[in-house]
Amino acid sequence: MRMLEGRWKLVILFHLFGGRLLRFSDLERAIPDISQKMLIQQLRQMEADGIVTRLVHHQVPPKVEYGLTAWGQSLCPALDALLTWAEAKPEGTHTP
Amino acid sequence: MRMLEGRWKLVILFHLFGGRLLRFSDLERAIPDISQKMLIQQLRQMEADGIVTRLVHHQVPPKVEYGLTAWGQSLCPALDALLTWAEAKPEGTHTP
DNA sequence: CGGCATCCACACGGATACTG
DNA sequence: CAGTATCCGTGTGGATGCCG
Repeated sequence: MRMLEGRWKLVILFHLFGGRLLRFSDLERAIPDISQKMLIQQLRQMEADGIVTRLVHHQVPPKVEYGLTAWGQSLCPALDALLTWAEAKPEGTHTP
Repeated sequence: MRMLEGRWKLVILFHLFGGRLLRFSDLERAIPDISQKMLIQQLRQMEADGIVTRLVHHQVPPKVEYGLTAWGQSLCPALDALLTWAEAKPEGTHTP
């Protein structure tokens, strides 16, 4: 089944809100159903969009941390508005 | 090139905000790059989600009008929050 | 006018293997 | 660990044609 690509960006965002810095492997573990190909692709796109920062620590073993830019963090209120809307749904039929 | 399916729902929403009722052909003309298969599919999904209403006028020639439910209209503030966020983008590189 | 049915190309994304 | 490279099956969505 199709995974609707775009949804992952939201999942990643929610994991990164609050200024958390997560390593690549942290995100892999936090989002078990994502392939690492998909994960890196989404991260790269969000980085190109100026939403995500990529911090490379030059070590052995390698360590890369992902976080949100100020611009990315500022999405939080807007997404909360959507959450609020979603929770207000009248006759609660979730749509599977 | 892929059209990323989900984006159309937003486009349709924006055309329907303000309580406007639009005919199928109105929407087709308002969104030139959408195929009618895609258009009807998105409308049906939004109808199933309780966001869109479908008003059939039994006439010759046929006439069907689409509008938003109260629930759909209530999305407006949340999307405005997103718009506001998008307009506040720092160094204005639009991402084509 | 407002659809539904059919066909099919090809872009998407999963799995796997390899590298710095 | 944090990716890149390659292969390949699948489902999406555009195009076309027909109907009520």
